[in-house]
Amino acid sequence: MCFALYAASRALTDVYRPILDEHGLTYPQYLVLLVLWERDDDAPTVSELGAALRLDSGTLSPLLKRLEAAGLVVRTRSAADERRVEVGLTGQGRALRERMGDVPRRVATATGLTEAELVFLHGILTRVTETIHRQKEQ
Amino acid sequence: MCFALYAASRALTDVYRPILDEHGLTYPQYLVLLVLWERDDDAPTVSELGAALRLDSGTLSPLLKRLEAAGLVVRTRSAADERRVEVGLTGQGRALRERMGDVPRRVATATGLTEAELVFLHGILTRVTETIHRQKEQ
DNA sequence: CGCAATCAAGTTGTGCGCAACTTATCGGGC
DNA sequence: GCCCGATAAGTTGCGCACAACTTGATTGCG
Repeated sequence: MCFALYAASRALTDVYRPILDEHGLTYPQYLVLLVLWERDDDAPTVSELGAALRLDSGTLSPLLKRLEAAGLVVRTRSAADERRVEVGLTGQGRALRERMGDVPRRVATATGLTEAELVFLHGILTRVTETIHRQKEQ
Repeated sequence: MCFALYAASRALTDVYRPILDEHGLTYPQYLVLLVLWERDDDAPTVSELGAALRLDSGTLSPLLKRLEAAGLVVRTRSAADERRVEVGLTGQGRALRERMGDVPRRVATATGLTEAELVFLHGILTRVTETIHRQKEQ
């Protein structure tokens, strides 16, 4: 089962790769943008992004630097708390949202699963993830 | 669904990490050993290992070097075809098999899923992986 | 036979993912 | 007001993954 999960995860990023490559993005970078698009004009901090994606600053800091260099994102020190860095979208970052609107459907098609199977799989995987993380916090 | 798969895969390696760490292994290294244990006194080539795990030589070459440095594996140029390198187990590598016999059960428990759910999940994930790879070859 | 195309493994470079550590800021107790 | 523990982000180091390339061996076609 465990190898199946590992293999499926890598196979899926194989599907994403050529699609995201059209926009010069990697899969983790795309995930960050998905979070930002959802919370537009909210500008989460690096920690909040990390909580949403379960990634730490060691992964996010360089990734966000690359997104900033690509002109999709801006990082600004919070005025209220100088420790925090807020991550906001640029106009270019917002514009990308529409151009990538069809990505989820293209990927879903490539999996060859039915809508019902996708929903079921989502449920069971989310449950596994949460079970594991709940155990870790104890 | 896609983030769920990505997150679940990483959560599962979080479960493996402390367990494998007791033996000084990483998860991909453990997967290589699983293949070798299954095919004992067969000594697959690097390519055959790659086909089994869907990893290329760029990933496997340095990984196998580390397993060799740990004394678990030996790499030998094939006499019949000097291009090939056969990967065999050392005595120490074989001995590790027994000591790690309980690993799968410990991990399965940590997922919090029932036996039936694990079987079902395995089936659906394997199908996704194969669907994706079949499409790529066309 | 000779040589061009193919193939196996390894190398290089980039980007995660995570542990361990560093730096700078913040907040609470005295 | 000051210090001490906690917190946020960043840095360093290591091990995958994967693309692109290199090196050396092999195969097959003329």
